Amino acid sequence: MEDSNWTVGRVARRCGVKVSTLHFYEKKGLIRSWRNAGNQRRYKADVLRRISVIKAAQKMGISLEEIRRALATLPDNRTPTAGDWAALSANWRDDLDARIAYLERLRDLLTGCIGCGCLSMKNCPIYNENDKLAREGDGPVILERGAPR
Amino acid sequence: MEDSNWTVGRVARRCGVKVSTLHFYEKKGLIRSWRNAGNQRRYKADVLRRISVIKAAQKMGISLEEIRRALATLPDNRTPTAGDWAALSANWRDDLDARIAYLERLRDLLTGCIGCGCLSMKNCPIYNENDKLAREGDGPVILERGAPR
DNA sequence: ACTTTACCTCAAGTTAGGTTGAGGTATTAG
DNA sequence: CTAATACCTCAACCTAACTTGAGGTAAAGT
Repeated sequence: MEDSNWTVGRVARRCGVKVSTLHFYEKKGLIRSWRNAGNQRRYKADVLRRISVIKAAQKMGISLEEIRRALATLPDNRTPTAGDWAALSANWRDDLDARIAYLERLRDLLTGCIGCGCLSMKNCPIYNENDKLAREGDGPVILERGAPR
Repeated sequence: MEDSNWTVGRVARRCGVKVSTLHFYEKKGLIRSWRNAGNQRRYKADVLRRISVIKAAQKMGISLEEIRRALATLPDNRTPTAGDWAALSANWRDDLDARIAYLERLRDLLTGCIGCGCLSMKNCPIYNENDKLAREGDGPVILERGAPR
């Protein structure tokens, strides 16, 4: 099984995605391929990792466009090293930490507020715009500050 | 300011959403109104809490359809009590806990895997379908089990 | 050789969650 | 009383992330 022997169908089966998804990702600039003599796509083995990373990032709530930008920082000329991937994942880890923290805050508010009856009152942190999570900024914003994109 | 004096514009300003959003939510069965003599919408004050709850639930990653189903369990005949809302939020709290746990797992995998170089190998928990997070089920599934919907 | 399976492109369709705009009526402020 | 807002309906549009289908070519199995 040579490095260059990955057809679109094989990649799709291996990664659990549809062929159309791979076409789509390619059109969006998330993965790359070259063509064989008969105009069919062929992939390097590292496409598998790219796809795993795309999928993992999506589960974190990161958009394809952001993923594309992140993947674009990987080196063009050589196969990415462990260090390259580590740099990528470090960024996302911060993002994920923030997202988790946000959901935890929301969980505490949910426990404390929605059930307690304060939600319709001026001083409720979920309901009201002037709470500590949304101190600055104008207009009625509910829990916006620090929210995942 | 009577209980019945909430126009669509007032509700929109108060909740920080657009009038069109309120129309949309109504069409989707998330909120209700009645009409005055001139066919304009009028709301009971508890619509404010419903909208806050909708917004909070959305931040948790719950779809409008799920939110609709949850809100449908509230009593029809009377204004929901604190207890009614508490029951609702208890369900979502579990959901949120699961979601947070999932993201934490993902974070740990991210730290341990994407950067380490194992992602393309058979025994990597993110990459491979046979890991402890996806033990049962068929086909190549990456981190699906316990994933947020 | 021939038949099945895999691939190709490109356009159009899908779902969620809204937003925008046109054309017309109601309410409110001065 | 009149002008400025606010509201109404309905259809069309929007983004993200894909999927489906039509019409045609390539590669692989027997």
